[in-house]
Amino acid sequence: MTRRNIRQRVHEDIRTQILRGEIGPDTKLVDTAIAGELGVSRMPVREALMQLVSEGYLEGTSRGFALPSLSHEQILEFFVLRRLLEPHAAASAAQARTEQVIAAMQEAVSAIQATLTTRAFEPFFRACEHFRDSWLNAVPNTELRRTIQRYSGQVQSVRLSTMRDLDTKRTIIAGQLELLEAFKAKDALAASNCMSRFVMEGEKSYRKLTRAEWSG
Amino acid sequence: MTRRNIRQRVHEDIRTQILRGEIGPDTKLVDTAIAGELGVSRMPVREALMQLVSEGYLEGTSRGFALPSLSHEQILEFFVLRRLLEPHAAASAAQARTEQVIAAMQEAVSAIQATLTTRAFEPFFRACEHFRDSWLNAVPNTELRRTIQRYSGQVQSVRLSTMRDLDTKRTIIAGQLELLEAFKAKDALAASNCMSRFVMEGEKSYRKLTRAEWSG
DNA sequence: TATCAACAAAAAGTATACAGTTAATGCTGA
DNA sequence: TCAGCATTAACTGTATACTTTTTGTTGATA
Repeated sequence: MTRRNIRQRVHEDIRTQILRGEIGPDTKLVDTAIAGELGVSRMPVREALMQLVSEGYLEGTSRGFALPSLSHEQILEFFVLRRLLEPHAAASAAQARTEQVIAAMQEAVSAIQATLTTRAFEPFFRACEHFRDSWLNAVPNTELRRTIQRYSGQVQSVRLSTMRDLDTKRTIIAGQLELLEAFKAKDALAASNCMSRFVMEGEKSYRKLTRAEWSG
Repeated sequence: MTRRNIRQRVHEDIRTQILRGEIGPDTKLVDTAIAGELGVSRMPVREALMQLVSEGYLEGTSRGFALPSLSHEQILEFFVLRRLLEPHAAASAAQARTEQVIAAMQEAVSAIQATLTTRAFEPFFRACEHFRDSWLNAVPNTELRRTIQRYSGQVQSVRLSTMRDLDTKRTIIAGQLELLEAFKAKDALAASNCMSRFVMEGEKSYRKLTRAEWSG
């Protein structure tokens, strides 16, 4: 298990933190500081951070590494990519899914519903990530999966901001249940359509949100 | 101009070499050796090489860095990605294209035709890359363009191997001229269709090639 | 002759030191 | 009080040395 080297462990570590939303938009990651905490030298940490930069998870500034600041345009661009890739990904995953995948998705949905009782949105968000991971892992095309995961990290914060109110949450869960049904039936077309609507809904929510922020 | 640091210069350097096909499949890139040649220390070279790995241009082995050896499955996976992304990319680029883009594409096609007189395929290949760059740069969605460029580096060698005989070359040029016409007319649909056929032709050539290799 | 183990060589990985840059801080003068 | 400049502190970038891992080779033994 500890056969991997320091760089790989640190890379995995920070990547997980980012994916969990534990790195705020103002957090500055500095190699020396992290190295100090872990009791290792700068170099492996620095290399891990730079790898995360080239993977799009971080942005290197002259004063530490931080989450990349996405412009409005970039976010819309990512939605285009999602529309192009995720329906096909969902379709192929639905066809190739195993029973374990169904179980994982089922469990994730239950977890999501359980979070509805609280007002906090972070647990809800985390559970949604888990649901997403569970079907994404069933995508047989590794390169496609990797590509999707690459930008997933970046739009993380956006998705978080569009999931706030209860109505939106209910809509999301309805969509997830629909996707789950498609996966159960191994219905590729249904999964594709479901995913298309899902992404378009996400974009609509985002556009509404930004309009609201402008006017008030 | 020399404001960029050593790492960035070395990265750009090696990347260009790879794109030009100057790195053979048996070439082993070792940081100490390259550093020695350039009169710098290992570290910036090592970092450049590792960045190229995470970008998919190279593969890190226990004995130097080398071109990644793509499995048959991986290559087919990349074709799926191309089918999903490039038609849309071409369509949007056709709509947004400027006169400079047309000029660049035109020039590239002329250059390609000029290489037909020789038997060598490397000039032809290079000119094709140039054509591809010229329309790809017109894709307005930066993230989409970046995503396409990311895997482009990897399938480089495959594309090279499918471009050998004269008939294939003529087919490719015909396709390029068609794409150029679509761009001139700002015809997004035509560009999309053209690109779909282009990618599917490429996949067909590749499949034919691998079948031929198996049988002898 | 084949196999395996010991050893040597090469390269990756890590640590540390130091140089170069850039942003924050504080200081001066209007 | 604030603009402008100098100083300083915080990081990044590069160099070098050392450690660990992996591979290739030699040689002894069956």
